[in-house]
Parts: sequence; C-alpha cells; structure tokens
Amino acid sequence: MSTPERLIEATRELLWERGYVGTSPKAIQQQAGAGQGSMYHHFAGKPDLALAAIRRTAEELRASAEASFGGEGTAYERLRGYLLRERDVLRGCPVGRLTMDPDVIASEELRAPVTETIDWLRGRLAEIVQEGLDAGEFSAPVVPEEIAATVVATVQGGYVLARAAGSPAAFDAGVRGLLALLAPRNP
Amino acid sequence: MSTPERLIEATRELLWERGYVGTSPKAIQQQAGAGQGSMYHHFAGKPDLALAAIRRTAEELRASAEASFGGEGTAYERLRGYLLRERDVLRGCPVGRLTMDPDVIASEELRAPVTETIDWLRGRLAEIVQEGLDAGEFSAPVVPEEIAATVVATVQGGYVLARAAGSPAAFDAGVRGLLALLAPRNP
DNA sequence: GTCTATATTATGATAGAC
DNA sequence: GTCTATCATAATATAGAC
Repeated sequence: MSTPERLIEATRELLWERGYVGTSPKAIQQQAGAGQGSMYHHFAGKPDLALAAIRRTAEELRASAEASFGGEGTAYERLRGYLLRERDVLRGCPVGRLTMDPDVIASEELRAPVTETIDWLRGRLAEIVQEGLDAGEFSAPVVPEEIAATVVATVQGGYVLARAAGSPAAFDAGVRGLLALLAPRNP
Repeated sequence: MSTPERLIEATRELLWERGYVGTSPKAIQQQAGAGQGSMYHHFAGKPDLALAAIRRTAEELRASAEASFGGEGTAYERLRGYLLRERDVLRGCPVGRLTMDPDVIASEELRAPVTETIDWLRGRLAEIVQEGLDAGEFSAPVVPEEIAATVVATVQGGYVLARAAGSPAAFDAGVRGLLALLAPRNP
C-alpha cells in the first residue's frame, strides 16, 4: 500500500476509535509507519488528512448500507436485514460518532460528508418504507420520513447503549424492539 | 458560588460541549474564573474534576427524566411526555456523548456513572412499558426491556441525526416515528 | 518522497511564595 | 486558598538536507 493510502487508513482507524479531537498527527504517523515529513508532504495537515479519511469512510458506509437496501424481499425484510446486519457494535458508527466531535462540527468541510451520509441514509430508508406502505405492509399510520429517522436513530443510539453497557446486547435489544413495532401483523 | 462549585460547573459545560478528550484544565480554569493553583488545590487533577462533574450531570439527568416518568397518565402518555419533553437537542445528551469518549470508556471510574445512568433509564422505561402492557395499551407483541432500549436509542440517536443535519427537526422526526409505532390503536 | 532538525503553543501538572 | 513560577511532554506544524 502506498504511503498516502496507509496514512488515510491509519487516520480512519484513529478517527473511529478516538475521534478527531483525540487523534494526533504523531499517532497517525506511527500507525501508518510513516515519518513526519512524509505525512506533510502528501497532506496539508491534520484537517486535510481527516477530510480524505472521512470521505472514504462515508463512501464505504453508503456502499455497505446499499447492499442491505438493494436486496430481495419485502420492505420489512430489507429493513430487518439492514438492522440485523453484522456490525462492530462496540466500536460505534465511524460516521455518526463524528457528530459529537466539536472540531468536526465546527468545520463546514469536515461536517459536510457526515451530513450528506446521514441525509442519504434517511432518504434511502424513507423510500423503502414508502414501498412498504404502497404494498400495505404496515399496520400503523406510518410517515416514511419519520420511520426512516426512527430507524437511523435506533441504530445510532444503539451504539450509545452498547458502549454504555459494555455489551452489544443493548444494541440488539433496541433493534428487536423496533422490529417488533414495525412487524406486519394479521389481526 | 464557591470556587469548587464553579470548577465543577465549568467542567460540566465543557464536557458537554467538547467531551473529556477535548477539554483542557486551562479551559476549565478560564471558564470557572479560577487560577491554576486553585483548581489543583480543590481537585487532584482533570480526571478527579471530571468525575465530580459527570456524577452531577448523571444525577440531574435522572432527576429530570424521573419528572416525566412519575407524572400522571397512561404508560403511553408518560412515554410520550418523556420523548417530547424540551431538550437542548443540538447540544446532544451530556451523558450519552461520553460513551464516544475513548478516555472515559477506558477509565472504570469515569465510565461507571455513565453506565449506571443509562442502565437506570432503560430499567425505568421498561417498568413503564410493563405497566402499559398490563393495562393492555399496546397492540404489538411488546417486550418491555426491548421497547425501553428502543426508546432510549431513539433519543440518543436522535441527537446524532440532529447534529448531523444541523437542525433539531431530525430528532423530532425520529421521535414522532417511534410514537406512531407505539400509539394504541383501535382497529 | 523521506528524514531530521527546529519552533511555537498547549497540556497537565508540581513547588513554593503569599 | 490563591497566585505565580517552573517543568516535562505532546500537539502541530515548518525548513531544509538528503
């Protein structure tokens, strides 16, 4: 892997684990096995490198979510697939965690990929809920954009619960609760 | 207000806004209007002060949540009251945000109040859902502990959505979605 | 492209005067 | 209790040799 590649990957790891504020250029260089001068040759500085890392992480999240969304099955089945897909629960969401980073939120550039990714996720989920509505899958009086927000929030908040409890079980409980509420019923 | 009080309050503000990693002793001293020596006279250091601040914040969150839980009304109404109560949405949850702080998670002492608070919240909500179940309020096949986790996750994740979007509307959407799914229906 | 100074400011704290 | 040194280390670079 080229040096810029290694620097970006190292930054992605560290941003995920420690956030932007908690990640130093020195730590990035060590994780990447690159020297000081090398890093500043390829990138203008920490914000520049972080931007590259965040953009790539955002792209990956999109791609991996779309894999759940684009599959076969009813809307409920695809929502279920998304909610139950394997996750590194205790590490949290590499994009969502950035919303708690003051320096990311303060920078228009760094925040933009985060905003876009979460917006896209909500929009895509709303489409799926709409498909379910059209197919008469849901019994409750459902507003697609609202359910989409609930789904994303349950996932993002699930990470918080899991990290607070020190166990992925809390995440799973939240997801099961939501699925129970969403499940088509034949009364 | 006494100097230790001012230091604790300043730390609470900064932990909320910037997290533990992003908060320096110097920033605390300035916000509190206290000198270096003064801070180290009253507290052993940053972790000690942070512990006092986190404990107080956790207590306040409990008290304020209990105000919603202990009120009048059906289980659904009390859940609704909790979910719709006024919040400083764009600031996020002062307890939940600490779960994304690597140094807080790494310290047993600092993590304990966070764990206990979230655990308590889930337990308390599960009790309310159970009351609703007993009263026949819910139509879906509901597991109290799961719904409780879903409720807490929706709130915690709602903060993430709102901060990502830069608007509290995203939080509200998630909450409305959840309430629609929970709402008692007479088919 | 990479490496080794060098520089500036912040971090997190201790020591001792007042 | 508070204040002013003082300190060692880390953060975030820049400069220039190789």
